[in-house]
Amino acid sequence: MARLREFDENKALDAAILLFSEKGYEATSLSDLTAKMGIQRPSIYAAFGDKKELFERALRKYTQSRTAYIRTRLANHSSVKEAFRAFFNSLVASQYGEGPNCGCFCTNTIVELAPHDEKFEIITREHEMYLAVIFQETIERGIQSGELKEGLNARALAQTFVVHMVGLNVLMKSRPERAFVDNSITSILSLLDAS
Amino acid sequence: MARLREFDENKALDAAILLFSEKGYEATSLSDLTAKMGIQRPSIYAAFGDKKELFERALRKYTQSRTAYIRTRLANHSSVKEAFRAFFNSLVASQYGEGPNCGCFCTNTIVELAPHDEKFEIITREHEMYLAVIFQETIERGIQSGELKEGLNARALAQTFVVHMVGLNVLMKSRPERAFVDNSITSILSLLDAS
DNA sequence: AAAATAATATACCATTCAGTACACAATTTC
DNA sequence: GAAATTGTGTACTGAATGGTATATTATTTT
Repeated sequence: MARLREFDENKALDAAILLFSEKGYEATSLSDLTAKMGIQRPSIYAAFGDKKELFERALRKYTQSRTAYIRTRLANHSSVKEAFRAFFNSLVASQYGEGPNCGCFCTNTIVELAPHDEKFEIITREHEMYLAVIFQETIERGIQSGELKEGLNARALAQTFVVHMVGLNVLMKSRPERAFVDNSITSILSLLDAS
Repeated sequence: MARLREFDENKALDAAILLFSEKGYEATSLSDLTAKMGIQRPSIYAAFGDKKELFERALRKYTQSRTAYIRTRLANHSSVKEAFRAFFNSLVASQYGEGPNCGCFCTNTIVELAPHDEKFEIITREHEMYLAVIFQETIERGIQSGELKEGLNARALAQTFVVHMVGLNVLMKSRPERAFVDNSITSILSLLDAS
């Protein structure tokens, strides 16, 4: 063997995730990437392949960590309704705080690339489907614990929550009044109280 | 005066709407535009200004016609619940049909431009807020007619519907199973039956 | 220490981009 | 009908793009 890689592949990918999340695929140039990732152009190509492959690597890393984060976040509350309330509220809080509102990398990718590239259609769909499963398991936990009524359709409700989450991710980029999104969250959570 | 304009400004804008809806702002080149709009480059600049101004013109035309369409679509049903059901179903049907799934031009613009350009943040937000008003008025019509219960929070419910609509517009681009979106629509409509 | 190997840095490539200068064509006013 | 005016078509510009060839530096194996 020979000279060792000088940059941290993980940190470089994290920088790429930030850039792609903020500007999307097309609007992020390789010059942007080399600047923020702290490595030169040929090193990017050697380590990750071309721009699309780097994007794919970044997206896969994002969806994996995002899934893990959401899973633990929902598991941290004994009350299922409180878990979802806290989850949606944190979603809102992170967007209305300081800093750039990048939204969700996966959601952004659905809009920009999924319709034109089957690979990203699949990656993004599978991520959202997986989140639906996590939501469903959480709701079923609430039913089994007695917190939620037996008659609830956990699957349909979980899918509704996914649609709502995606809608929030997007709509918040236009910075509506906070009450707007808060109201929608209250409404959606009330579905957990139905028969 | 002198020579008359040879192209139809409205049709040219409609072609631009289709292109920008399908590929977004960045990925749509002026060559794409001249090809589909059927006019030469200098004519575009003379009639609409630069690329961003053309995009803005196209977006404003889209939101206006979209607002009018949704307003009449909801007014066409005596039952408010049926009106919303038909509206959401048509949203789904248009995405799962043939042809390219462009989604909603305004929704796409929220993702691509709203976070980086205040003008488009405002245009898109005002469009969604206006749709919320239309939804709210429709729900209030249902309350007054006796179809819906007095205790409904028409405003909060309308805002929830807007978030859901945006979520559907985006999520459908990843082509989830039809049952997924259908379930979410059933769930969301059930909110109209609550106290 | 020498040779081999792999990562980095500089500089470059062809292509494409948004935008424009300029010449030509068509219409109106005088 | 001539002059003036405006739209159209061609061709071009400088800048930026994604990607790469090449030379150099650093590390490991022999």
